[in-house]
Amino acid sequence: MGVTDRKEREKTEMKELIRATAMKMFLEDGYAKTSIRSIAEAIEYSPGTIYLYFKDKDELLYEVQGEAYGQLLEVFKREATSTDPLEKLRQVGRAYINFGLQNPELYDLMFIIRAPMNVDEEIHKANGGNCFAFLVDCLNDCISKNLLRLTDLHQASLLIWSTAHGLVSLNLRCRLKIMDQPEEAIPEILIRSMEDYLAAVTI
Amino acid sequence: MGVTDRKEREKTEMKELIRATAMKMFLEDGYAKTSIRSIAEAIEYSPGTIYLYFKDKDELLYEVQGEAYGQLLEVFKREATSTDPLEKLRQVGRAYINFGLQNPELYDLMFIIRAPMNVDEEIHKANGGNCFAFLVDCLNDCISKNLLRLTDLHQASLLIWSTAHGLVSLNLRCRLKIMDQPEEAIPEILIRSMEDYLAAVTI
DNA sequence: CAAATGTAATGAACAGTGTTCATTAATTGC
DNA sequence: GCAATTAATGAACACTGTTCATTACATTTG
Repeated sequence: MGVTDRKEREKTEMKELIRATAMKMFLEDGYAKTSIRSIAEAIEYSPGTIYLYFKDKDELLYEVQGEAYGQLLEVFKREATSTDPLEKLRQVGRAYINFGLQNPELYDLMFIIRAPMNVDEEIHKANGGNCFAFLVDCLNDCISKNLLRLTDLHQASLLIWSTAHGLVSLNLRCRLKIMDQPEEAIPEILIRSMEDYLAAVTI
Repeated sequence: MGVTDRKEREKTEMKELIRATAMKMFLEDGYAKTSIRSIAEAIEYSPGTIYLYFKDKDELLYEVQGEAYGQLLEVFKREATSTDPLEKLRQVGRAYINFGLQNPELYDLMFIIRAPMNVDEEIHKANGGNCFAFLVDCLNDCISKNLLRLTDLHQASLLIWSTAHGLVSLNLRCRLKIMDQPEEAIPEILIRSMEDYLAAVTI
């Protein structure tokens, strides 16, 4: 049945077109400022069409989230390559913070936005799982070799993630303005803070 | 001029009524889900009236933020009373995390929401400044007595705030679901993580 | 080929949102 | 009592996500 094959293909192509367009627009303008109508206009279809391929705007967010997690994992694999466990951990930290600073809207929809995972947590576990696993692996090396002042693997993972996320998200939400630091100095401050933190918990 | 006095009084009373109602509704339903119309309905006035007292919804947020920061500062003063600098620091950490867990919507509008301070940073500096100053003071005691593995006061303040904020905000946004922990165990995990963190940076 | 079927796309409509502003109501000063 | 000032209104505007009866098209059947 060549016809049903083609139809299937067209369907996935259409879904892909919507997903890619949404990704681009979310990245440029943010999730909240991107409307279904504007996505529809961008692909030259009517608003209703999008609902034939995605249940709602949240489902579009899941998709983009999945891809964003994939990108972050790629960055980890590319940037954190040292064979020294501690240096690798530092590289992960740097990579995470730089990713957040360079892709604010993407970071926002991955880690700050409210929308999803209240409902469907399985999707989120699958999406974010690999990135978190990368950190856990990395930390496992450090802890098993007794290089850190932290002994519980999962607690340590949580802590390091929280610190990095705290630095990035407080900055993205402009909450660091209460410290009088010039805008352009902030990236360096965040990176250096993270490194000082890792140094402090290193034996 | 008794008349102008009374008018002035009525005006501030009205403003206070709106502020207090908004505060209550933000706290219960969150900032996003509370509409100007619903606030107006609650105080039995028309929507337009609110704009005679507040420039826009953001300005209402500033007000509530100010009060929320005040509340957090009160909690700090009440909970962090130890004369031992390190114990006092631990108390601040516990208080901060508990505040976030017990007042999720308030915490949200203080530290996670997007809206304001992109424009007006002075207000925010005044609002959050006192809370941050409390932490800085506390840390200054620790660092000047050489009790911590962190030497730069502002860097240390940033780090500890970021860690606490990371823990709370990742939890409020359900991002900790990728760690398979039962819902009810999380408060304890966050508190214990914070304490382990402080222990790790203590000499 | 023509008619019938199935399906993909539409866009108006619904119930919301923040915000504005001409109109109305009430109060105050003379 | 009347004019002037001020306060409150609520309809209107331009949006939002979402639904659904209707239309247009492609495919299958007779």
